[in-house]
Amino acid sequence: MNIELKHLRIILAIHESGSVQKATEQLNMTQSAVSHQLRYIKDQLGVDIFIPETRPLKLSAEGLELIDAARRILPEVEKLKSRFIDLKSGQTGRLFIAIECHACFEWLFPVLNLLREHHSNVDIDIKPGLAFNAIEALQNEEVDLVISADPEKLPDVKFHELFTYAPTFISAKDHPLAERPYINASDFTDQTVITYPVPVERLDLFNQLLIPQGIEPKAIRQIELTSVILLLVGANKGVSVLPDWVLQSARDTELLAQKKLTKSGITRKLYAAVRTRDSEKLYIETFLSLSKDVFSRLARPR
Amino acid sequence: MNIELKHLRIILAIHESGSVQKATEQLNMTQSAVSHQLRYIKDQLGVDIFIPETRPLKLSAEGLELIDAARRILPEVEKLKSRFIDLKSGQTGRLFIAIECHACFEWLFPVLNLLREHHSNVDIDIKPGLAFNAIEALQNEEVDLVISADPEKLPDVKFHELFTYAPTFISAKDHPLAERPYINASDFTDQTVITYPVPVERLDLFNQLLIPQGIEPKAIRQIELTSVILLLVGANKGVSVLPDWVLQSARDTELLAQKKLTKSGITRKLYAAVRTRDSEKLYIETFLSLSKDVFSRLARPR
DNA sequence: ACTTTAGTATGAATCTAATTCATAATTTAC
DNA sequence: GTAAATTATGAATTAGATTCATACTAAAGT
Repeated sequence: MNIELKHLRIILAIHESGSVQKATEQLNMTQSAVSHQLRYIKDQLGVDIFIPETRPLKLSAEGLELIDAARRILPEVEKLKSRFIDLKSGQTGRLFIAIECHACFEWLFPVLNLLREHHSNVDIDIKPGLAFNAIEALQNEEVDLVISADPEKLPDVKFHELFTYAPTFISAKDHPLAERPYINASDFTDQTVITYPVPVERLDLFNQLLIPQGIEPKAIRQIELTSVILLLVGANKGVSVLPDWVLQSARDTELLAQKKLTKSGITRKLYAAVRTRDSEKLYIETFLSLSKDVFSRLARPR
Repeated sequence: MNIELKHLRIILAIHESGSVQKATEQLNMTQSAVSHQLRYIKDQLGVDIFIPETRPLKLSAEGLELIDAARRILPEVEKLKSRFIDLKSGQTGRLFIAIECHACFEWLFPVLNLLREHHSNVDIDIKPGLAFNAIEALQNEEVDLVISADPEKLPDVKFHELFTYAPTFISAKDHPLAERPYINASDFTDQTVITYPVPVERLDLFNQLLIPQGIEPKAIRQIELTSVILLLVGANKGVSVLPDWVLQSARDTELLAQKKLTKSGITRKLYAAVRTRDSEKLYIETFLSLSKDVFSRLARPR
């Protein structure tokens, strides 16, 4: 037994319009085509859908059951269709975000809150725990956007530049290194470094400076919260390296000395990586512009 | 945008089996046919259902939406199918009954109660108010069975004989007519006749005897309940004519005299009229045999 | 890195199903 | 009973789906 949606649509159109004749317009079919289809439906179901020998056709008891079913099923399908129309236009969709940059929570939360206001139909979420192979997760559609500082040349992934920042050294004001004009890699050999609790190779300080020069600090202490890191550094429990915009937006930085890394300073860029074919989606574009807005407000020294 | 159930089935099969390859068996299609269909679906929806360049194919975020929809819609369709399989086999269906014979409630209720036990999936109901054009209502599928004493030769309606009965005269034992061996039409000219509240042409007494002979009784009094008719006749408030089986099954008939109508007696037959193409349905056949059972038990003098 | 294997895509040919056109058959209304 | 309206049917046509053969490509193995 084969029933297709087209059959339900035909039966429903006939019932609601009152006759095959009238239904033909609504269905964009000739009377003959409808008639042939009715015969097919009848054969498939094995029962008379219409009372024979009545004109215009009238539904039989069994036919009314079909109408019931059609009225349950067809709206579901229409819902599905309009869902896909929305999906295609970027009115709606899914935005699962992976972040490789721990400090980024600072500006990401405000961005997402604003984004939710603009696109209430988009399913927005941050997916933790897969920061390591984030780009792969992006390709697998496990996530839809990755915040990353390491752009790659990939055919199916596009890296949108968000903004530039400088990883900046901080210590207590009375710390010996606070006197220096800038900090070198070798200065860390006898320091305790306070970092976010992520693998060191994902930290700017290490992948940009210490690892290339083969230098290890005396100790590493991992702390989750930015404000706690600032507190501990202020209390001379160690030194740290944080993006400049974190320091500019944070309170309680009076006790801290800020120094650039290396004589020329290190600068990095943050990117939002999305799948190429998602690039034009409305909510992706909104995300990008909101991110730049929020960041520029955040980075403005108070 | 055209989506058909077959497309949902294909996507679901691929997702649940894990690859196009495996889905082909389940779908009874070649790999090539599935691939062509996937291309069609993608074109219709306008978005990638699968993550490109993965093998085996993996659903994209959009594809997962399709799965959700398929899991909502397809079971509904399966339900519809099995409903029609049941309808065809007579496992389930609708049995709306019109009765032209008022006294028939006496045996119809027990029959319907038994029928409900045998066929709990059949929608059983008595449709009042259309007893007049009952056969027409049967042809229009407003009802599915008519209890009638007037069979007609129709191509689409079949009259199944249920049983024979004799419309029988009753009066109080001390009524003058109680002495007679039988009752003639002319005997009614000076009598008050107690009947059910239906048009007289639908009563055996009138359509079989009085109307053909052009005789009218002195008065007609209409009473709904059989037991009340018996009571009033016993109290000499009038005479009546009821089917013999009503009298045989009723209590409190000691005060009544029963007489046949005319010297040779009048006998009539009750029929169950159903649409010819419903004749073989299981629950129709059950109805017929239950009716005969119940009637023979009811008509057995106690 | 190269080869093999498994999975998917594609084009042309074939087959199936749907549609049309013309016309017949019925029913309903007058 | 006749005319008008509606549905059914058959043959021809058209569109759509499927197959076969083969090319392509990602993933797995060496």
